[in-house]
Amino acid sequence: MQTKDNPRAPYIQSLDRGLEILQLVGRSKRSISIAELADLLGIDRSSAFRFAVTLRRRGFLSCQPGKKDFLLGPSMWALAREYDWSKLLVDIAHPDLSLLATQINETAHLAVREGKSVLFIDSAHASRVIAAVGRTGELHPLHCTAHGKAILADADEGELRALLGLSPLRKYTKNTITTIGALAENCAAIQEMGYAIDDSEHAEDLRCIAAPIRFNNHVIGSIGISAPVSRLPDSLYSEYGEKVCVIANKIGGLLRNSE
Amino acid sequence: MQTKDNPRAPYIQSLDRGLEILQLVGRSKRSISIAELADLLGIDRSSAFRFAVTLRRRGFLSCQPGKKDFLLGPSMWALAREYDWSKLLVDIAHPDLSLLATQINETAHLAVREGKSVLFIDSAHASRVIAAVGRTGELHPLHCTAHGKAILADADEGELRALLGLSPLRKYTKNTITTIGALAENCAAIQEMGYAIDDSEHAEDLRCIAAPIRFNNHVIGSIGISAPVSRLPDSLYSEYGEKVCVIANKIGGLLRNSE
DNA sequence: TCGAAATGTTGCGCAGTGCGCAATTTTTGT
DNA sequence: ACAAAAATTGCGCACTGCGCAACATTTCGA
Repeated sequence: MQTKDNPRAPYIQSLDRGLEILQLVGRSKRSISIAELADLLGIDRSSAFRFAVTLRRRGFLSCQPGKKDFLLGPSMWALAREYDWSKLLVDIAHPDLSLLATQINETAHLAVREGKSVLFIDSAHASRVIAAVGRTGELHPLHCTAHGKAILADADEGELRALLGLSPLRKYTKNTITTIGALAENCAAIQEMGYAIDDSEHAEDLRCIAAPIRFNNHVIGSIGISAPVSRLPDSLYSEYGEKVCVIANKIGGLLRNSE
Repeated sequence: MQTKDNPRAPYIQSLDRGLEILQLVGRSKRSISIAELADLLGIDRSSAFRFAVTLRRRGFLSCQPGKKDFLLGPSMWALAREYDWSKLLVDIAHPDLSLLATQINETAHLAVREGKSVLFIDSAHASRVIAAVGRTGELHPLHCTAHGKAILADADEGELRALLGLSPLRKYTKNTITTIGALAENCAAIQEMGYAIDDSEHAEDLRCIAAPIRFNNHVIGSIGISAPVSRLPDSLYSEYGEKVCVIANKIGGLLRNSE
């Protein structure tokens, strides 16, 4: 009943394989055939077939009309939509959010993407209660906030255009990035550094530093801090950026274990 | 390997049970314990335990810190987020969307909820090309469009308040519903009739009729038609409403089979 | 248009796996 | 602190899921 390596882990092989299929199909943008599944899992075609049938019966996989290969199905969608995901992330991340706020002695925020915006789902305030911006529940633009750019970090220019391209990027301040090209460059830099900076790009006299929270190599949210320019000079970028990254990675790790 | 009833359906029992668990956990708002799972599935505690462990290993279930009971996990979230759901629905629904447009000879739209808005993801135009409102990709308010209200149909007053309550309902026209209470009543009526009506509640001289698309008893989107008041008098409400409902239910059925 | 190769689907039988039972450990409630 | 409930582990049998091989269907190239 268990794998070779750990005789003490009582897990169910066929369920595990089914879940692996879901993840494989979910990650590849294109649809996957039975034969490919069999190859990827190293199992027989007939087995792959039976797995696929089972997953489709429950609506976790579906086929495009007329085709035989598989995409994620509506059950996945229905479950994920109904669920209060923010709650999960908030539950797991809140202690570290507070930690970050006290470490740096500024306001810290937790955010996720919602459509074409950033949604702030939690915050923690340091004793210094000028209690700034970005209250929980607010929506802000993606292209000119540290959280937004952190969430976009892994997107290439094409994906950015698909997501934001319909309307031109609105200019909020003189620092706002207004072209997709420039935003793509910025994202590349964020990937390199690990954190995103908003230097008064959304509101005057407000700087933020945020880092993407990753799970299974996908960005699922961001965490960061905000402060007026006077308290967040350039010279502190790398120190604070490091701290934010560490916390973001820690939260990613907690999601993995999530126990 | 198969259930009692159909010896010809080659499905995998333990995967199926695992998926059933995901759906059970996903639908109940609160977290579920091992004991409850065992009860709900009619299996032994030890089995339920092994299922839960397997699901958690892959991140499809998670526990709140310190607790032992289960919520949907981050894998579910990550998969669903990455995926291009609109595409699935558009693929499946487009033929019927066109059908609806030609049947009624007006513009038809397909929409899903995105956060606190309605997102139009597809449309079909009749020959009569005054090609109205609601282009694909646009966001509109939930509380004053037929699509929005159809999507909210199953929500009770508490849920509406949780979703919309932070800011007051904006008044677009003299017909706009502006209180949560009135909206809840309207939703109840929609549930009863099966379709929602927007009588110039969002834009003057524009009426829409839309019906919720359901999957597993959850509203996942809406389909409907739009036309100027002159071409959509009260007397046609029930006839068109019926037609829209029929198509919406048909799409729901296609999602079930989705082949 | 046809035939060959690839893919999808079904039947079958064995071995490995998942199941329930029962014992042990941990948690909860009073 | 004790009892009751829940979680976790061990164990062995039966049944399930697996690969194999046959069959059906689709794809593709000439």
